Amino acid sequence: MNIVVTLKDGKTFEINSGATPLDIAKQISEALSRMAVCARVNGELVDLNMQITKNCSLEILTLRDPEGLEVLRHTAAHVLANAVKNIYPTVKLGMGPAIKNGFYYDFDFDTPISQEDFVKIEAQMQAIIKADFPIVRKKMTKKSALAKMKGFNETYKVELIGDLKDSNISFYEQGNFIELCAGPHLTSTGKLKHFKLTSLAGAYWRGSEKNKMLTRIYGTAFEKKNELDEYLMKIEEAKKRDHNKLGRELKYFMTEEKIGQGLPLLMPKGATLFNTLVRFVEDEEAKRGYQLTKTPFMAKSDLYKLSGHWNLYKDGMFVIGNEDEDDEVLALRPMTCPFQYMIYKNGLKSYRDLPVRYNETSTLFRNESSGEMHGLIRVRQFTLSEGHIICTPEQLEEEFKKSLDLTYYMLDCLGFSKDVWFRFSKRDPQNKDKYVGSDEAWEKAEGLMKKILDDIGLKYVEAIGDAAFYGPKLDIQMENVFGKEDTIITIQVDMFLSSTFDMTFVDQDGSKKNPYIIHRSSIGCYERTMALLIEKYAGALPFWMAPEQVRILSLTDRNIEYVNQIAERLKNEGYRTDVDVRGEKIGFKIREAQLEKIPYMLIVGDKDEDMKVVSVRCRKNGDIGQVSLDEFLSKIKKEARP
RNA sequence: GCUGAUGUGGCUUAGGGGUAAAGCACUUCCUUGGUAAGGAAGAGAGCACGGGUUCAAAUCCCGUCAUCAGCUCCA
Repeated sequence: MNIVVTLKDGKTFEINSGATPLDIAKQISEALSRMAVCARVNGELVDLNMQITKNCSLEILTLRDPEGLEVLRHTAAHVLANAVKNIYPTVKLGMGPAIKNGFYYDFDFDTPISQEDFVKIEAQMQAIIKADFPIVRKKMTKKSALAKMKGFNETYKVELIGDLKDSNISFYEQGNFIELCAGPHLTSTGKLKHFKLTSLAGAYWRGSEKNKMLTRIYGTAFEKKNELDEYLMKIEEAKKRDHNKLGRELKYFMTEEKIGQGLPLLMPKGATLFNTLVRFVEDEEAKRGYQLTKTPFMAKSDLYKLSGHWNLYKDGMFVIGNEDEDDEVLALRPMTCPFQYMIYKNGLKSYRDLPVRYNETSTLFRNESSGEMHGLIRVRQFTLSEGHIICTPEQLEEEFKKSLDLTYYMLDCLGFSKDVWFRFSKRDPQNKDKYVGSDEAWEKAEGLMKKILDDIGLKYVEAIGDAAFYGPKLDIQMENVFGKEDTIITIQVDMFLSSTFDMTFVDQDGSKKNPYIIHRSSIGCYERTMALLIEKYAGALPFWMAPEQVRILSLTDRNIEYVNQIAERLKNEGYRTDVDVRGEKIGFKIREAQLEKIPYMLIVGDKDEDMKVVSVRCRKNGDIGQVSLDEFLSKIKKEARP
């Protein structure tokens, strides 16, 4: 009894040197020892059977802890690799970590496998689980580790070990399978119980497209069977909200082979939603001191050469004309920045004129790679609520905060406030070719932005290498129904382009200075935002943005005139209204309106006409009774604008 | 761009070497019915496109295009 272990709650245990976290868990309670999956010793995750040799803090982690679940999934990845190796002995192993919602493992197969092979792989995994092999951590010198992996012809592992700085390398062994791994892991394969292989995909070795593409098998694992079932069910449910399916079914948009990839057509409902959002955004921005611009969809290549886009993104632009043949070369615009800069440069600016806030509902064109296009989320022609604020250095902080405030307001109106998170995107100092400007200037810009973010107490994650070439960004991120993350809104600080474009203002002392520029979006790209709205609301958009807000259904042909009168009144009041006076049964017409997710149905028959009322049906709560048209109007007025 | 999968009337799908089947939608007729599908009749595709194999291709092979998932990229 010479070692003191301190638990999270402050309790201490005295143990002999060499005791393991599992021993301690057993002392605490039998139940805990059964549930335990790994431990945290002095802040570091370790196996349950690691021997403790000095005083430390200790936390026993179970599958209820996020780290515990990760260990389970990481072990599942090893079991997967083990199973695949058993079935396909010549396969080469890549890497296999736990990820959000599951795990994956990358393999280099001699011959491609398909999802149909999952059945036998899962069966093999079950066999490994049933065998309940102990999982044992082993240490090796770098030299013997390399020799061992070379012996197995595991070329990817050899590469990984070669890059490791540590000379003492850890492996995990289970039965006939050994794997390079830092751990920790479950103590035996039998502890893994409920798992499922979910999908198959290609993935570049070490995430670089210059490398070979390996085969990635995705799977997931849970503590309990019902958790696994619930998760799989949730995925299926989420897919039903997929804007790419629902948006087409509900006739918001379509695509057409002859028109091309990444070029969706907004149908009347989609165009109506689009326009509703544009009007809302432009009105709100006008209130906040923005001036609207309308600039050309294309410009000579000279403009993009100056901005730096030509050099970095020429391949991603739609270019018209050929430089080699002395044509005038034009390109469709991939962004609005330099166009608005030219407007700024029209006329000498005083410090008294700043800040200048330009906004534009701006159609942009980017020649995305063929594999990137996705529904309305990633397209080749899109419309951005794009704006640039040109200000003095002193004004930057306040203008940044105002921009952020506007995006908060937009997120709130869309109902996205709780679905987003913030990403502070910085430069990758290892990859300076991708950026303009000096180190000092970057440090200044990033420092300034960090100060602003920290001042307002914004929670964010940092992303190295995700900055724009001209400055750091605050990206507002959101997931689609498949859990894929995308930037929905961005605010960027730019200290470089104003000098590139020779934009100046005359300061109080009479000298000419370069202003700072904030690049920002308020609601993001309209197409993408619409996609996320459709997914968020499963097509049942809030009243104010619903393309068709009210539909009036006639009960008999005798009521058609009354129906049209009501429709006329609603339209005059500014509501998007349609009528259904077909000779169908009312149940049938209601069903259709309900499936189209129209917020309100007004059902009108002889009784309503006699009493000069309408029977209101709400898509959510069903029949809500008879009211006068005035009453109905005052009710919907409250929902008419966010 | 890369890996894998998919492509059958407007939609959802069945079929699958011997010139296509169903439901919904659509059209017409009957029904004027009170809160999620009334009834009957009818029309509509040559199976994404191009090429090849074959006596014969929607079915097998190759290419292209498009769609989906993932990777990479995203000013």
